[in-house]
Amino acid sequence: MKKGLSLQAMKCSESRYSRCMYFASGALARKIEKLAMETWRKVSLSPSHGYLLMMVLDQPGIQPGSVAGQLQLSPSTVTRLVEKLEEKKLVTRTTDGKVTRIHPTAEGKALYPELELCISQFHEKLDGLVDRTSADHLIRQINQVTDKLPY
Amino acid sequence: MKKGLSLQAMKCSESRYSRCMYFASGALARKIEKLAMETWRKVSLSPSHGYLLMMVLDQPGIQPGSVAGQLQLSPSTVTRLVEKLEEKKLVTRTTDGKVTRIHPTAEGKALYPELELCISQFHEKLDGLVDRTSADHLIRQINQVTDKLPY
DNA sequence: TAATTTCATTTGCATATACAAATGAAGAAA
DNA sequence: TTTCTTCATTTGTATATGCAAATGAAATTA
Repeated sequence: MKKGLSLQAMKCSESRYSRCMYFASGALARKIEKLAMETWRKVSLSPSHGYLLMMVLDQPGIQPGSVAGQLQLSPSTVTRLVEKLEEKKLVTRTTDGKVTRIHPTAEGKALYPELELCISQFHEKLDGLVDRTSADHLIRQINQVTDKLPY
Repeated sequence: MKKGLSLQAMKCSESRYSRCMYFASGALARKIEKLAMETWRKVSLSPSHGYLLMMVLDQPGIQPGSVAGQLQLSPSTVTRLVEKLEEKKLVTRTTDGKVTRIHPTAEGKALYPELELCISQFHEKLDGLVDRTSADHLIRQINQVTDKLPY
C-alpha cells in the first residue's frame, strides 16, 4: 500500500536533526510552499507571484521596495517576480526618476476574485490539517523570532 | 546612519501578510538560512552540505534516501548535495545493486571538529538573538505542525 | 554648481530545491 | 523463467531566492 517512501518517510520530529532551528524552519517552509503551490496552480501562478499580484491590486502604484519589505523578500527577487507578472500582462511598471511603480492591468484586475479564492482555499486546506488556534499561535511565535533576526 | 533600507525595512509582524503561514514560515526560513550560511562559510560549505557531511561522518555508509528522510529533503536534492561533496573529495559513493552508500573520505573526517564548531556557533549565534527557551519551544511547535502536513 | 553620497532598482551570477521521467536492480507473480 | 511491480537513485528541467556589482537618479555637501 504505502508507496515509495520506506527510506525517506519519517516524521521530522523523529530525526536527530529536528531539534535544530535550521531544519525545523526549512522543513516547515518547504511543506507550506508545496501546499501553497498546489493551491495557486489553478491561476498558473506561484504563491509568491499570486500574493504579489494581490498586493498590486490592493495597493496600485506600489514600489518594488515596499513589496520587498511587506513580503520579506530581497529587492532582486521582487524584480524577477514583477518581470514575470509583466510578461504575463498582469502588471506594468512605470519609472519616474528614482521611483518605480507597479500597476495592475485590466487582465490582472480580472483575476482578483480567483486570487481571493486561492488565499481562502489555502487557509481552509491548512485548517483541515492543523487546528486554527495552534496555527495562529505558531504564526505569532514565528514572527516574534523572525523580527529578532537580522536582515 | 541607517543604510539602504527605508522602503524594505519592516518588521515582519507589521506586514499585512505576516499573519499568513506562507509568509511567516518562508521569512523565518530565509533569515535562518542566511544566519546559518554565515556560520558555515568558514568551511566553504552551505549549511545543507555541512549537515549532510556531519551525517555521513556520524553514520558512515548511510543511504541517500535515509539522508532525505532525516533532513526532510527530496531524494534528488540529496543526490545534488552528495555530488558536490564528492567533487570536493569529502565523501565517496559506492553502489551495490539497489543500494547506494555514502562514505566519508579522510579529508572529510578531518573536517569533523570544524563542523561541530559550526553547529555550536550557529546555536550560540541564535542564543544571542532569541532566548533559548522560546527557541526550543518554537522548534517543537514547528515540528508538530510539520508532521501534520503531507509529504 | 560640482562632487559626493545615498537610494531604489536591476543585472549577472550562484545556490537551493523540487517534480517528473529515466535508470537499473530486486522481488513477486504468472 | 519471464514478466510485472516496486524501490532507490539519478537526470533533465524548472522555480525560487539571494548577494554583489552596476545603474541611474535624487539629495546633500562643499
